Amino acid sequence: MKKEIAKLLSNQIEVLGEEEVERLLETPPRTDMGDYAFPCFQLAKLLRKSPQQIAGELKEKIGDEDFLERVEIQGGYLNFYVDKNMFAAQTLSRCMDPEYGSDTVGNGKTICIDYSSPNVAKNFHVGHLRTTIIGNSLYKIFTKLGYKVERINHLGDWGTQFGKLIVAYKKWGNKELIEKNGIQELLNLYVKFHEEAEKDDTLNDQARAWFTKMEQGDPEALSIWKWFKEISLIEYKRVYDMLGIEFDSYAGESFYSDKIGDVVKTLEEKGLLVESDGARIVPLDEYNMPPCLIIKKDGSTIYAVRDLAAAIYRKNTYHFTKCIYVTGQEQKLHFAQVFKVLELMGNDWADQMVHVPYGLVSLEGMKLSSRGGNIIYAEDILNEAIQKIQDIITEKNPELPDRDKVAKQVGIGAILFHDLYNQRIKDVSFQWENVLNFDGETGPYVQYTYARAASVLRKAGDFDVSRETDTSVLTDEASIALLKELDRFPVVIKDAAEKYEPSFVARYSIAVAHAFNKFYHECQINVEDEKVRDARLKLVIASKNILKESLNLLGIECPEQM
RNA sequence: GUGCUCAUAGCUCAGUCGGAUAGAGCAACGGCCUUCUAAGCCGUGUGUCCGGGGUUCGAAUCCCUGUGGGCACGCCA
Repeated sequence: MKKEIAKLLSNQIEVLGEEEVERLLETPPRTDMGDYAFPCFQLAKLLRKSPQQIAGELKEKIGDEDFLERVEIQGGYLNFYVDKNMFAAQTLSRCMDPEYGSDTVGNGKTICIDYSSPNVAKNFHVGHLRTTIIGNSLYKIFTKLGYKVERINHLGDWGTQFGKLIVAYKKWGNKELIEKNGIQELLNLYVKFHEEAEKDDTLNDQARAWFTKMEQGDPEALSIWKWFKEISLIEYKRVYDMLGIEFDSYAGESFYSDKIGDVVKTLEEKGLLVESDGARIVPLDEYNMPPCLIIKKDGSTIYAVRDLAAAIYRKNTYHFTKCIYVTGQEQKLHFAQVFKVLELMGNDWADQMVHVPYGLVSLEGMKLSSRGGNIIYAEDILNEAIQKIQDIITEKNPELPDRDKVAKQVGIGAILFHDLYNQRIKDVSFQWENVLNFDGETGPYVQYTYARAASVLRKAGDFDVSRETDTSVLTDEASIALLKELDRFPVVIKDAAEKYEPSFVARYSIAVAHAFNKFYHECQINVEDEKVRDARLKLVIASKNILKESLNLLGIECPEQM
């Protein structure tokens, strides 16, 4: 309807095109001011007339339209009141389509998303949760828009850290303990290494030497490395299973170790590599950035060159139109450097690389640190949330069938939602009482609303969706407000994709849930009058569809009862 | 020091490529379950939108500048 109004207006305004008019059209702050508003201030300047005068003239020229109830002039605005009946019918029928919100913009295009990507041999903590959850949601959002998405878990399974672990294992390690305690024991070794290295710096040299051996294919080094990696993956997969998250590729850093030679060769051929303090770098001062380190002075590689190799490999393998990296904002400079080097290497697709950063997770003001023990593990929060939901079920709905499954869906949903609710870039200070508060604008609130809708439909019994609906009974304020929310869905998805912001979808799901709850409270649904009942039931179905779809885009499941 | 980023109610945050009286949730207090799930709905109060300039008919929003927090700045990833 916005489009139609824009068309109507632009036919009468010579100086503005239809698209420009549509962009100017806004939603008034209050419903009594109409459904759409056109501000005439800019035109006033162009046409040298007062805004009120322009609004008046436009109103005259437009005349009557059957999709418009009326048009009013308020201040310098021309306010449009759409025909509610027609709007309700239109919106309702769109929401019945399971493809509502989908798009074809992504058809035939591939997007790579690099997310989660934990560092092997370190526990999966709240920090990793963010990249994992945001990346997963972006995957769902872009898939909805028609893109083929490659989900890539770029495991941090290569680098000097393994040299450190090997040194530590050989000096103080215990095979049985590692097999018994998994990552926790590897972490102990890692911590021990750093304690000892404080006193004895030669340990760091030994670590680098072991990593160099790994890069040269030393069998002993590689077999320990492989073992550590397997132990780590067991824990990661357990977390991914809980979250319902999958990947198309686990090609981590080690996967590119044999593809680095070509990168270095190209850099040499292009004359980009410069020797500096024994290391080899690509200077970037021309672009106002510190140099990008490629090869360390001991000849071993560093993560930047592995990222270069990975990007090139992905381009050749997946032919992406976009390659997204979801990582903490502290890596901003790193990716800016890598993307710049890709460009300098002559890759005309370098502008398809996108870094999607998120804010730092801290713990009560302290930086997270596996070494310092200042850490909360992902599994612990998830289990804690599930337990809390179990308690709430016991209190509010002890008869609930499938309670274990529901507790899991709701507990995990709460954590996911909490992580996706605010803009990515905001730093988060992890606080148990906030994370475990399920009142108000939370995942459980949206899920509860969904379950309510499901319950209404169960009570209503058989209902024929295809039956003709008299939408004139949906013109009360609560129903219209709900329909307006449902109407926004496709725009919300596009905005979220454009800005790489799952929070837009999370906020939207709250808005729909709130509008639904108000409607539910004010309008009895299962009533005697069949006309009213039919129309309201349809609105319930539409709302339920959109709630489910919204949460699905966040990676959250919807129980039918809770 | 340089660069990036953030600053809105007591707390956590929204605020649509500048638009009408700046909004939610939490916390506090009060009202609503013999009618479809009260994990809900409704009501009450709070603001130098960090300070200072500028652009504009109009600025929380854009530009400049100052302050405060976070992060990054070569041999970790």
